[in-house]
Amino acid sequence: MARDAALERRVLDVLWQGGEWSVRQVLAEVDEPLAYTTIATVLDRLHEKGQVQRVKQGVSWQYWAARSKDEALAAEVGRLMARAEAAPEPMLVAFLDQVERVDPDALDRLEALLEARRQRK
Amino acid sequence: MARDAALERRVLDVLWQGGEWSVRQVLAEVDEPLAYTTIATVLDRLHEKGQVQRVKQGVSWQYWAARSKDEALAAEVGRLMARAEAAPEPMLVAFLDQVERVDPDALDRLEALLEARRQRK
DNA sequence: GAGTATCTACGACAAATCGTAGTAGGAGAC
DNA sequence: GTCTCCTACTACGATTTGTCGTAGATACTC
Repeated sequence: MARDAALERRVLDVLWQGGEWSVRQVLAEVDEPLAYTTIATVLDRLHEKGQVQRVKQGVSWQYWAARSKDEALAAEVGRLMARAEAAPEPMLVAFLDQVERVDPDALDRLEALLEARRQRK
Repeated sequence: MARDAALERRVLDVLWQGGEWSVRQVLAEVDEPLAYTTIATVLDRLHEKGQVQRVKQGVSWQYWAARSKDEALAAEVGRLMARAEAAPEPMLVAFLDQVERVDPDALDRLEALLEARRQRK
């Protein structure tokens, strides 16, 4: 029952909604019958890992995501790419395959983004 | 010292070179002072997880990767995309960012691939 | 055919990660 | 002062991964 980091991701998803959150607020938002301390522990561990930041507000902490969801996503992609050892060709193909599979229209949007990026440069 | 699956990946990298491998061959290729049984165990576990296949050759097994490196890569990308919950827009941007960072020229190749794909359809 | 080498099957153990929560103690609210 | 809430600390069990050891079967060599 432990190895997919599901709860950590769920908590991060809450924080990614933006703003600062107390443990209790996160607990309410996660909407699962979990103990207060469970969420507190998860937030604490995410803080140790540098994935969330926090500041003391009176007696309690306020937490927020250290990186936006998009940044986290980009980091994941980067890690994948690093693992693929640069050689991006198969990576590119794999990516297009997956994009197409999930959402065929996304290919058009991707092309638009590419175009925009080219202009910008 | 356990959680990054580094050895499993190293073993997979060996298998991805293609062909069938005995435990001993993999051990030699990995080129680390590890026990024979260490590699045997890793291969066994990868087999249990369906990541490698094997066939008995006399007394010993021959192993090979169940999926090519490219396929595994595509699966990873797919998993990432699923986690990003479809919303492919930030995913697309993140991807382009990373591609550009790793290899600016790859953007051109990506565009070519996109074009080709459009033709094909 | 006995001795040696080689494999596999099984089991183990330690470290790390993660889900989950209890307890103790402090600080504020009334 | 008592009640409530929060943090800090600790803990435990499951799972994953790295790393081997042992035992038993098979094969190769004289």
